[in-house]
Amino acid sequence: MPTPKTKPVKTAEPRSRDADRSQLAILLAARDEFAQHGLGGARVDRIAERADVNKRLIYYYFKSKDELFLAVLENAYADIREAETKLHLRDMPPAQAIRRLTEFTWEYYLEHPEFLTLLNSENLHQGRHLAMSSRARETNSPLIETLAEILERGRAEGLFRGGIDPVQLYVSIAGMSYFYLSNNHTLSAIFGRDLMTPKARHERLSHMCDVILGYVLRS
Amino acid sequence: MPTPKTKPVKTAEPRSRDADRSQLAILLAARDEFAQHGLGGARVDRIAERADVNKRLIYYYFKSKDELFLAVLENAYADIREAETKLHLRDMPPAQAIRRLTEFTWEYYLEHPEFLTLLNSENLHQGRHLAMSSRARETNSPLIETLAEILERGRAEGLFRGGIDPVQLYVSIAGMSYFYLSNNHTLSAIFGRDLMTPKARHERLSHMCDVILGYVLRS
DNA sequence: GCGTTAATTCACCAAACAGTTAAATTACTC
DNA sequence: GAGTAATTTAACTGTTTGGTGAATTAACGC
Repeated sequence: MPTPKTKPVKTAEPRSRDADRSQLAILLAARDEFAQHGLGGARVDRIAERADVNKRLIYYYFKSKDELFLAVLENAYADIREAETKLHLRDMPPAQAIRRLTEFTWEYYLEHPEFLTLLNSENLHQGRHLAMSSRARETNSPLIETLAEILERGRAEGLFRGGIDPVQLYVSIAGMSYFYLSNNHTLSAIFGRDLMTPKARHERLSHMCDVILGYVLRS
Repeated sequence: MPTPKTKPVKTAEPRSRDADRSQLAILLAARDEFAQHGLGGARVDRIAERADVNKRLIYYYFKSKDELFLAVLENAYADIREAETKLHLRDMPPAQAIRRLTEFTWEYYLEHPEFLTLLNSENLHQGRHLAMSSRARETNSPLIETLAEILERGRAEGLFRGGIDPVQLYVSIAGMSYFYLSNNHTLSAIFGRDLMTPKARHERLSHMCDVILGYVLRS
């Protein structure tokens, strides 16, 4: 005699309905999944599991895996933009502002490793998603304008050298942090030394400030 | 009446057998596939197609997708190591050697974009493959020793500042190139300017040399 | 030409995959 | 409290996936 099919006992009370909460749960779960496995390696089923939500809901709110990825990406950019504006670099003396920006970039990447891998994924796909996003493009980095103003201020005060392109400088500041942190595993393996010990991290930040300030300050 | 099954006409003559050629074809095809789609997005079927080889052969020579990826990675490292040694930095005056290393790194990444994405994939997977590879670890960058020697030479001549960690410097040189090129798509989208025009690339190299040399040279 | 070995092909999984169907349940409005 | 739209669910589909067992064929020494 076959075991009679028992109705699944509803132990948990029916989940309350909250569209916003569900969407946010999906977004955060997707962020972690994409960050951990990349766009190609991420699994929609796993995102549903992480968010504790039925898979169908993902397709209901975000139409496809790619659109979900875009939403995650837009979110990640919005987050860093918000953090950047809170720095109030405009209110600082020029040299201090540059140092603060360097420290901030380093610390932000350190605290948000998912941001790095998300960007890597998007670049692997040649910026396809960002290219389709109006939301991401219209916020085209206010930081660069702030940086330009700081550089001009420093130059006017006779502190900084002239002719510095703020985009070049920003890419250098970001790149030095990014490469160290994003490629930490391969670098550690090849140099045979752990780059993530507190001491190593401290030395890295110190080195980056030396390089950047050594460049902008008139000698 | 059903169309009678016709035996597929063997137009092509039987392929000649050459284990080395097949292995190399697989390796190159895998490199391109992994570089284009990442480890998670790469498809073994597609690698077989690219290499014009039966899929089973891939498993015959490389036991799994992961071992194939490792082989590709080891190959990529071997290639850049070989190119590095051909630079003969030891035979140059210190300042010229640093400039040459910067130029070389930039150009190598520019000409081998697959190297960047392969490293990104490996780091996304936390260096798992490299950690299993004895071959990759035992060649732990001879470049760092060369760089250390150059820095010491420059310091002894009174040209360079002292106390520069060659690993930090190398990571900075590599990072400034890497970030610009690897994240070219997202950066271009956000800054609303094409970073890959000949002019932009020239300006980037020039900026990087200014930053690096400005740092190492005693002021 | 013959036999052995190594290289290659063929045919096939079981699991996983993104995405869908159709219906049920709940919150909200009037 | 009926009607409606928003939210949630289980079950399913057609395809693709990494991987495999066993047969087949070319090359090479003899």
